[in-house]
Amino acid sequence: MTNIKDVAKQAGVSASTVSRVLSGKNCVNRETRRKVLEAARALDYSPNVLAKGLKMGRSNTIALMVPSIENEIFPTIARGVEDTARKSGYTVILCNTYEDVAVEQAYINKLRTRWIDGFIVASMLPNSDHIRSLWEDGFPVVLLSRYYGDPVDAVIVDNVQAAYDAVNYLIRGGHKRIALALGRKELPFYADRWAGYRAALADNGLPYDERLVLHETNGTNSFYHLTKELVKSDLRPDAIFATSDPKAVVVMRALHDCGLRIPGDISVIGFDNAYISSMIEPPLSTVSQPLYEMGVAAAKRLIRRIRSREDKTPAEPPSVEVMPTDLIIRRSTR
Amino acid sequence: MTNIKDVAKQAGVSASTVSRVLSGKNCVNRETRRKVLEAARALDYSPNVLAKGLKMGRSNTIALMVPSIENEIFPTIARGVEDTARKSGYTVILCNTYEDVAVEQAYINKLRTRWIDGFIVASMLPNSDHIRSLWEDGFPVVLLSRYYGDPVDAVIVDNVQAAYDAVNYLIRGGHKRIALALGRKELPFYADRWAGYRAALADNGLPYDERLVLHETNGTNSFYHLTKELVKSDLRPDAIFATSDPKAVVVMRALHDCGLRIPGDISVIGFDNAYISSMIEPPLSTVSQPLYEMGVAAAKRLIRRIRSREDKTPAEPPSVEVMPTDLIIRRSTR
DNA sequence: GAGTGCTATGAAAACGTTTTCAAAGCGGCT
DNA sequence: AGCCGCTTTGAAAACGTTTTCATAGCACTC
Repeated sequence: MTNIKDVAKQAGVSASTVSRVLSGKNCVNRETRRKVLEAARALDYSPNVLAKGLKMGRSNTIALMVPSIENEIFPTIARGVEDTARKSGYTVILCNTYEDVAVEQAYINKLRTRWIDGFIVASMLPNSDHIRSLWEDGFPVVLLSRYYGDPVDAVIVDNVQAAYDAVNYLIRGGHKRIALALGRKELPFYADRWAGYRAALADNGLPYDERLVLHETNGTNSFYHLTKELVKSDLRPDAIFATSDPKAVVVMRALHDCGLRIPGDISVIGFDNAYISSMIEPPLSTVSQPLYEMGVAAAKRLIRRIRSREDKTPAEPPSVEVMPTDLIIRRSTR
Repeated sequence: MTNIKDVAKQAGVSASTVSRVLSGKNCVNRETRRKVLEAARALDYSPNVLAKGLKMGRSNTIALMVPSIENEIFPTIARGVEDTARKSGYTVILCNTYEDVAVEQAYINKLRTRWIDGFIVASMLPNSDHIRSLWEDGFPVVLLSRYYGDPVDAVIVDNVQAAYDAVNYLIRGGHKRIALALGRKELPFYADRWAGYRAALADNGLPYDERLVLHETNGTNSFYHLTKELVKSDLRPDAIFATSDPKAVVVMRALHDCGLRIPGDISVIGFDNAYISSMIEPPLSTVSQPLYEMGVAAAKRLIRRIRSREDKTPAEPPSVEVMPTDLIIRRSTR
């Protein structure tokens, strides 16, 4: 590996001068600059980032913490983050936490020492105090999708409104008895979608019936039996709002196995606009989150924070960015 | 940030001793060790990885290069890689290359200078000489899924055999005219699946008819029209083998829209056992690759290479690890 | 009692940068 | 001639580790 001294020797100057040229300082003679650049090219020199990072106190690296990259929404988010980071000269470290505090803790410790420049956290839980300590200790942090009102930057969607819109659409379409396939309630976005569901019912003068709310027990597949039971009861709904697309797919399978037609006998609407949702039969109506753009926004925000911290410019107060959702109507609703 | 000298002062010893204790050297007095550990704990010390990496000439970081993390198989692979790396003290950098040489090149250059310890490359193309130069230059590299016979470690499945098994199963089930929904031929695994398809036909005395081979034009959706056309021609097949599950889903949609019953009128079999495949109606028969395990195997192999390079132990010759596939029969085949 | 070997420790060099400080060179001014 | 200010450059310190080398202490052996 050639280092800065080799380049200096080749160009007949000192290491300081090479450093100055390569980091774009202007107080260097044109001719010298030319020689240095030529020498650097000739030796195929590229600076050692570890040494640079050590000296500068930063690594140009950010960490993306997700529950699991296999979950439907995170690959797209990760692409947004990574594309944006790359364009700004940052590298992304991927952390699957499985929502396990020990794993998160290990990453945080490890990453602290790495001089990781900042975190995008999409795996926050209400009681994740080890994550809270990150921004309390002054690390740049942006929360993604899961937000609990803390004084920290965040990128989210208005889940209440989005769910409201979906349910409202069903009601306007003439549906009277709308069931809800509800994910883990401790996750804020599911809680919000639940609230939006209730609000839409209330605003349209429909009763809220707890028996129409299917609570996830263990995993997405639990909705298979829950749906079957509900449909066979005397409470058969004319529509089901699923709080995520995979849930909607399971619901549709259950309905299909009960011999019900979608949307003839019952409408189904999902949430997330996962890739799968346009592929199944019938194509699923759903609420679309701008996942890629959310990743982009989070990365931009984080990088801005990191830079402003380095520049010692006065920090702006943290703020929350609410991204727009779209209601995408396909053929699973009438 | 507290550093090793602070700990040394606190413990009343020299920095060397602290370093020795913390990196587990044995030639240090019990009592001294105790004092050092106590001081380290008291000061909440953790070593600066950049400094360590600079000194040691390694970063404990590996890079995972994928075409796009959004592609069906990569999230699972990424989990396998990341879990394994974490357990061995390595951190994973995620690189979406979009199969764009410029992006790959940028990453390689960047990562070279980072003293990235090694690469897992799942985005290799036949002409990726910039990637070839990685192992030619002595970087530890493991290829994943795409392999062209180069002298380098690789983790793959036997795509010829797997496709053979799938097609053979269809033939044994009485299918006589089997179509193929074939992905980009320049990718080795698609070429191999094609070869396996031909071999199975040949071994069973069935003719190979080029008109039954649907070639992807632009994207997965191109199979929608290709399938429709084929089905309406006088060549209507009694089964379709799709070289990936998303292709199978598109094929099924086309068949459904033509009013054909699956598997009554026509059988469909896929490849990959993507999450989606068990959810759709009817659940898709498919070939399962052990994606998670492939990620694990690639990471283990890479880490072994890295370690043996550091130990200066004589390098083993590169080898190829072939993982087993399973034929998973669901309800899309009769 | 001197030599030997072993353990435990510290000082200092090294890893490859960036940046501070000092100084050299030079033109222009009094 | 002396001084000032500007541009350009190099020497050296610093970032936080690990590791080499040297040495001190101590128990044995002859």
